[in-house]
Amino acid sequence: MRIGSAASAVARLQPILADKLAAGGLRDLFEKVELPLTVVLGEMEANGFLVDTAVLAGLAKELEQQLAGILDEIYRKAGTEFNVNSPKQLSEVLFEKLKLAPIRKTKTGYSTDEDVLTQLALQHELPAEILNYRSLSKLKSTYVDALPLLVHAETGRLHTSLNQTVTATGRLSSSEPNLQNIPVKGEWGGRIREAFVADPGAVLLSADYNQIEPRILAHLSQDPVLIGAFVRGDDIHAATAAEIFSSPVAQITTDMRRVAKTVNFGIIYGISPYGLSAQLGISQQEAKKYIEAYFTRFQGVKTFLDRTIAEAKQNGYVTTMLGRRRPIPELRSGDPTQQGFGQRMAMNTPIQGTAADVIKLAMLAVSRRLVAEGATAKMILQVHDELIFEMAETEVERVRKIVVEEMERAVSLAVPLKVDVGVGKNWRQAHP
DNA sequence: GAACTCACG
DNA sequence: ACGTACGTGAGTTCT
Repeated sequence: MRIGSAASAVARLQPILADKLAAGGLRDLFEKVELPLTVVLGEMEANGFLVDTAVLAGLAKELEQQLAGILDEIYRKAGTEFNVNSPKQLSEVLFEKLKLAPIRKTKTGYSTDEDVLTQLALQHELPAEILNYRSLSKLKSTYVDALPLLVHAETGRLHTSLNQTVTATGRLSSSEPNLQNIPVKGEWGGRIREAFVADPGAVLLSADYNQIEPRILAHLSQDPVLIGAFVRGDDIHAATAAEIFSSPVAQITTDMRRVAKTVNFGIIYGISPYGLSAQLGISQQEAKKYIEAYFTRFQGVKTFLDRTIAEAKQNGYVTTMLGRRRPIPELRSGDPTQQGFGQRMAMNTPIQGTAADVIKLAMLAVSRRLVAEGATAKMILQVHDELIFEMAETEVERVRKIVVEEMERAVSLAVPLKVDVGVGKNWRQAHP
């Protein structure tokens, strides 16, 4: 791509108007967003993410020791030695040797996943040790041991592939290595993120959209109650709890907020009494009551989701704000299970896909502003609702302003878009 | 290569 | 009676 002429400099400063794009449909989506974004993605891949392999090497030693100790304890509690990484062998120990009651079946046997082991932990000491072993083993094999092997010999950095033609919703995916699933939870997650660093003299800046999917739901549905909550700047889960439980926000407990947060996630995933009941560990009858209470208060959301499913059935596809389409043939299936799949896809895709549209527009806008203003900051990663940049410490404040401004005004919705920013020498510190 | 599990948003 | 929360990528085991 040739750059630098006066004409192209002006062209790069033309904002992309989302409403115009939406009217233009698929061709504009491709020509105005996806094609130019390939250039930005190529730059990000080339920029790469610096990883301090000495930090990872230290973690590997610590984890090795921890795992050895846990393994001893597992063998003691099981009364036998076996391959803990083998669900088949673990299943024999739990359900045959120890006679614990199976919770759920898989295609080939009894499930031993996290949910199952958490329930079994109420009856025996072994499952909790297995869970502990599994979580640390996952971090060691997938991240601490694997990532250093992918550091590029010449740049000394990790260069992921940012794929734009993989997902069904319009999100990016990241592979070889996947840098969109780097651990964040818990002590060890934080310590792994400390290995993702800025160059000496530089810092990382992370900017993420606050509650982008519920905000997009508010916009797409035009629900006045949901819009009101975001316009006032309310805590959305507490506000949802207040509606569901018909109670003042001041009287919302931690537990009520937790339920409301799960309901909000459920709505975005394509709600069903079964799914919500499994997630909250309650009966389907109780889950159904929460869903009914939600839709009584947020009638605009109910109408929107019903209309989205009906249109999807009629058209054979759903669309995002910028006109991206996802075919949903499952909706015309005779199989009720397949129809259920189709309904949840129909509810989720416009929300998840519009969020993907928004951050893509933001990436183009930020990229253009950084060039236009002569900033040397580099965009190095996108994690669905988060953008990560690396820059000289001297230009942090200027870049922070540009990034927040361009992300928040990437599109104009019925509710404000809010961006949180963090800065630091490593990804843990920079995470807002 | 399928199955299972689990890391992220 | 039964069952799946949405979207991904990768490591390990086993066929």
